[in-house]
Amino acid sequence: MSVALDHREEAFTLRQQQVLSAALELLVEGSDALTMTAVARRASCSKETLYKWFGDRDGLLTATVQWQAAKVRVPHVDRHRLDAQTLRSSVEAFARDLLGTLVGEMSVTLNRLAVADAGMQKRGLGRIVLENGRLEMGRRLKPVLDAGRHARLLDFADSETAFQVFFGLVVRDTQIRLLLGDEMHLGAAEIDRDAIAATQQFFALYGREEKSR
Amino acid sequence: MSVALDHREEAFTLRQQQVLSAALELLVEGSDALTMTAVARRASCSKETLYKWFGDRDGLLTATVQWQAAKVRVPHVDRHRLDAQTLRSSVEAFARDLLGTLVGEMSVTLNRLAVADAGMQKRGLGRIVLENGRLEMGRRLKPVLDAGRHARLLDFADSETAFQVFFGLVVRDTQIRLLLGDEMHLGAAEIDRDAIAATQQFFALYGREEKSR
DNA sequence: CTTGCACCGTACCGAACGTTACGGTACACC
DNA sequence: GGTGTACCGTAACGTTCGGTACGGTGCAAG
Repeated sequence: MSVALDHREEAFTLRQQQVLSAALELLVEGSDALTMTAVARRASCSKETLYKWFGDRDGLLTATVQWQAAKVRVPHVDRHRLDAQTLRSSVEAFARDLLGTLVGEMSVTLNRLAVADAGMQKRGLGRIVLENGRLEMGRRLKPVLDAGRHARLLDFADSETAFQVFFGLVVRDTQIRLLLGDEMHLGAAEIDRDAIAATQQFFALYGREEKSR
Repeated sequence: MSVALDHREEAFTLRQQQVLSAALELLVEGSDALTMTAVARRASCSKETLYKWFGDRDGLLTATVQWQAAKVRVPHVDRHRLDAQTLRSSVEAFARDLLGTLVGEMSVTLNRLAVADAGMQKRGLGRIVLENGRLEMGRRLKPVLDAGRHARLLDFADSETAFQVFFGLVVRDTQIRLLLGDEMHLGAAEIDRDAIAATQQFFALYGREEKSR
């Protein structure tokens, strides 16, 4: 039942990555635009090569999603110097990166594809995107939250629940609306504003010695 | 560019609704299981009839989604007797219904379908689901929030933003995880707990005279 | 009884697309 | 020069599926 999530290093040739990049382009243009013929033409390679490298269409799709999903820039936060100010700005930066990623064209495309795939018998892509997206985000921020709690700056019972609330405050209904095709044109300014507001609210709920900021 | 959203009354024969119900069954079993032949066989009708009634596959899909999406039970809340207690329980009930709907098999199926559709050139289904789901929810709760503000029980600048935060607190990452195929098995108990927690947090952020409850 | 209508069941058509096969080319290695 | 390898481009095959056509049935109206 466990999905293969290895392939840490660049297991792909430069040429192969060009193919994956072409596939990704097609995917962004419309998930139904990715036909083997179209990929071959776009990447200037033969279909025979495609099948030799990736097995079948599903293999190409999986490789593409895995390749792209793995390079999602999950923000790093260091737990040194954990005073109230650095904790807050760390969380705020995390919120900004999270929201900025989710509203990106690539995230929307990949999540659309994975959601659609989860609605079929095949499954697989959903797991990959979930693992490299939402779950990885949790794994990254939770240590920070725990450190914050240990430093008596935050107060919560379960870090998983705390992260879920944080996620909800940051993302709100933005992701689902984007996935459903709503045009929201979120600029850097709005993302910044929302990240700050979400952080503010998160600390209002879980902060220990709130001093209005 | 505006999508047809009329068809208020039951524009469908009983027999036609049986067909739509069959289509819905197929959809739940897997979005790729809905072929015209399968629908015809499941509903014990001829493909010719299908095309006469719904035009083409897209028409059948649209009719199915519209028919089902329109019957999403959006909770009603009355704005009479607006003391702190009734406001709170109204919001809480709304949260419970919202979460209960979103985790349902039908909501997941429809949203998966609409998200997948939004990733293609066609578009259309995303608009319908968005309009009957998230946006309708907002239209229903916002008057209550406004009434709460007018009664000086709530304090916020923009009811739209307030609803978005409420949505985020209630839904968190639940919907996207379900859409991506994560098995979460949320029971009535968990839904109840989360709805209460979300309401608690919403009032902590926007309530005017919070008294711990 | 006849006619017309709405519908069922099924066979059929054409297009799209995944997949395979084959001929041709560039290049490294001997 | 000869040979093998990796690749490109394209033709071809098989299946699936949307869409159409046609014969057959039950039934209500006249």
